[in-house]
Amino acid sequence: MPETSTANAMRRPRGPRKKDTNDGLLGDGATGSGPSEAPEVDTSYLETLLGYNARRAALTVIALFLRRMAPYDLRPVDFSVLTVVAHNPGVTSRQICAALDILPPNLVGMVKALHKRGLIERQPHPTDRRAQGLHLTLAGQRLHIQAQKTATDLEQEATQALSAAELQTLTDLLRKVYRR
Amino acid sequence: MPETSTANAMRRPRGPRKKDTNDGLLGDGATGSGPSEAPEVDTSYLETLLGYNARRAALTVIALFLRRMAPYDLRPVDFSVLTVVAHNPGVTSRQICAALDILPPNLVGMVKALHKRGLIERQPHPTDRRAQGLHLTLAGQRLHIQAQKTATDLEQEATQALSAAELQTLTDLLRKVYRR
DNA sequence: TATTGTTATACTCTATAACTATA
DNA sequence: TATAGTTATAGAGTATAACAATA
Repeated sequence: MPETSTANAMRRPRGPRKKDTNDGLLGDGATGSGPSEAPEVDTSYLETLLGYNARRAALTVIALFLRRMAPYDLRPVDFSVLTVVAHNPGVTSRQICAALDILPPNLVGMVKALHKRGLIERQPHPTDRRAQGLHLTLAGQRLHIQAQKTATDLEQEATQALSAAELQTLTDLLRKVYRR
Repeated sequence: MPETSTANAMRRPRGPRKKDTNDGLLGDGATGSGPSEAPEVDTSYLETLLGYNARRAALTVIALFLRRMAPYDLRPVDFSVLTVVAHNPGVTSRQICAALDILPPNLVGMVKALHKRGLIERQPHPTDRRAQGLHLTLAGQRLHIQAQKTATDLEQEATQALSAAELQTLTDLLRKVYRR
């Protein structure tokens, strides 16, 4: 999707609007410019780096995630929060922040949005009046079941080139990298 | 690193300043709050997802990258651009954008900054007067050699938990995920 | 004194529109 | 008409400071 544009009768001020998917580290080699094309840029060294490959693979999976989760209007972080609440009823914001490495100020809006959508509820914490226990509503539970199924299916779709054993090996090796 | 703060004699307006490293998808489980701590949040399902693990691993490697590359003042994207120019003398901005999946408007500032630092030069393109061929300066070549060596060493450091064979397997499997 | 949740806000990253010169 | 490079800028993501209520 090129950035070129055809002349427009009326000149609007300038500025963006939507969003899409892109990055600033990887290489896709196919931003699609036109019919004939064969620049042949050598990126072989970068392709030996684990960080480069891990990031490209992650973004590929995440791009598919975004497409498949679009019907539920869930970004990866939203799904992660929903999942943590689903599997840890009564969990506090502070715990979610620690588990998902989200800074508290940045979680506030997400929780607020999920609450506004009727997916999660806040209940008074049993022992700490500062905190609030988070729970899924029935609608939240229904959505989460669908979303988790989609995430699991998506897993297979994203790794069609891999056997089940290879996927298991890949997951294990990735964990070895980030596990302290 | 908690976000709490001790009362300050004089109330300043409010606002941020520096930067650090954080994210909004993964889980580190150690934002460090204090001495006693054992919230025990279950994230086991998320840890079965390839996207989650790939992203965590990528961020772990990138965090190390940022530390090791700090002396050279190179972000991953700067290193990638420098590497592509080093391995493809005379490459155009358009080609870099395609190879690294950077949008042209976002590359402009990077190239400008690298040029201002005396690391890259622009030369008139031999056949297309619209384009400019990018080349490393001598200083750019020197810096790139150091940076590439650092990146290669960093690879080993980031994968201490893996054997050489495992690292090779991991890289191969990651490529299988994003290679179309 | 320290922590939970919050508001305000700034810096970075990513994305779109539109322009100029050239093809 | 289409492309290379560019400017301007919007919007998302990520970071810090500081506060009130509570521990």
